[in-house]
Amino acid sequence: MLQRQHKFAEYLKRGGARYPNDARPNATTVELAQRYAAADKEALIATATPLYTLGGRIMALRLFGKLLFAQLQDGAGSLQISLSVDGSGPEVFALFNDCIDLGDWVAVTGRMGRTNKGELTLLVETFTLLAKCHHPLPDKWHGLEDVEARYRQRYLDMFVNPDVQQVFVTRSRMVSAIRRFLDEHGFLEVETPILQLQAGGATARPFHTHHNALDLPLNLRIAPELFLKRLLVGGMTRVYELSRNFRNEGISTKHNPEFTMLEWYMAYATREDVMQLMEEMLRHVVTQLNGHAQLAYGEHMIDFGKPFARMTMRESLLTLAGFTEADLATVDTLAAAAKQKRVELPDPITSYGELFQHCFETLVEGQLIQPTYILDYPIETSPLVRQHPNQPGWTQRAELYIAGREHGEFYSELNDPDDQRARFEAQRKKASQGDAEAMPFDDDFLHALELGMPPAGGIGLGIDRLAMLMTNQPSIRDVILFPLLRPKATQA
RNA sequence: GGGCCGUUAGCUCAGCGGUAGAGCAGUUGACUCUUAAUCAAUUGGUCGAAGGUUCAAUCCCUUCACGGCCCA
Repeated sequence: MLQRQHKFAEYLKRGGARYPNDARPNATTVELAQRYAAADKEALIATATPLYTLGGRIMALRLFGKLLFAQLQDGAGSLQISLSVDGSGPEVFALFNDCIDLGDWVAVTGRMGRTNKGELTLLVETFTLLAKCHHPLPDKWHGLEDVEARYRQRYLDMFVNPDVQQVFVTRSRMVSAIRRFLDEHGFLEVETPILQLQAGGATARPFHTHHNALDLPLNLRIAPELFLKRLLVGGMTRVYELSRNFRNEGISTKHNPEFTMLEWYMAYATREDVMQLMEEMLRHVVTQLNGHAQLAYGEHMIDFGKPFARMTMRESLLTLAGFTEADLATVDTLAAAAKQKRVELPDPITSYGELFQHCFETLVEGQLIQPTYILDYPIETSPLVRQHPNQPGWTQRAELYIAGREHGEFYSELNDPDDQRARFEAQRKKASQGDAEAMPFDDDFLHALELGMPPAGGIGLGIDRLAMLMTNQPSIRDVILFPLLRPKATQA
């Protein structure tokens, strides 16, 4: 670090500008590589190319006394550059050789050529140091492998581990493809409050905050659902929001306290309609990004081309978890059967529905590798979903499972204010029994429903988890640029 | 929250009771065709923190911090 400071001082001493901002690259490494891909060495000598200016970071240096090669990395890719006493002049060569370190940002100007080995190379005539890299870089071969350091210093991770950038490029393209798909299907993107008086729309603990001027306690939203539905009441028929939610819960390979979710609502649609549209959208997005509808994830090849499998939660417990009809009869038989399968039972068991879903989550979820819709959820865990027309206690909800993980929820939305009131009451009861995740009673939302919400279907889709699939990453932190970590006492 | 594992040079790692090692990076020298350049020499460490056991601790024990994986 000290040596790097000395080199910077030496550069300034020899007349170099300090952090200049007048460099104007007129090409990228990739453009030049493509433009001259076919040109051989003789042709490049016979007809001098125009002068090109590239900007980028020096990522490798190979010195041969009076000749040096370096690898210049810019946003597009990387290209070899070279300086020599003969070609660049002794002063320019010495300035580079004496003052430039690995990691420095430079602007280099020169003409294209090929080396004796045939490598396309920018033969540098002049250069400027744009920004000094004051810290030594990680191992040039292994890169930065310490997971903690990679998350804490993502900016470093990004330029020393080139695959990392690709992950976030893919994520960005995925999000953009989703937006285009929805825009083309008549949806309107909207923005609803993140600061909410009551954090509703999901069952999770919120983050608390406070507004000073109003002296008002507020929560960061855990879901946009209740506001998006208000827009249906207001007359918008197709809306979506693709944005951040916050849940004050544990951190794992599947959970980050802030995460991105897509929710959309369609008037005059059922669960079936939104499931169908989601299937179409995912097929479209995967094909856009991959060129085909198959996706390699870990050891699995996931096929978005075929119609997604569908089964009720009940069927899945019978066929995939090995329960019998008799096991599923009552809360007691189910508890006994689950215990026999060594399912760790919740304590206390509050309802049949919750135990049922718990069994599904522990025994079935991990088996659902290919895209699968699980249909019909217990009413106890689904306070915002329309009830099943002929099965009391069950709702017209579905969840999408891919690679053993839950990826999204699909509802025929509840728009009957009396039913909704009863569901809120049930949640209020759970809260009074100490359930910190119970959904708060939302009077204003009920008021909106009382004004009439058109029948609708809606979805929530986890964008981070989808990004994990698309980029073949095992942890949610690998698809979030700056995942939350506990601060370190001694941070570099 | 529980279990297991990790934390040693800027990076990647070895060492596991006798007082600290390698490769890369850095520094010095040689070198006009390398692309993990090569060759020679060389600098660099409160061995995550605190306490304990011991003649002696990076190593054994305890607690703590941060992280990873699995489970809840």
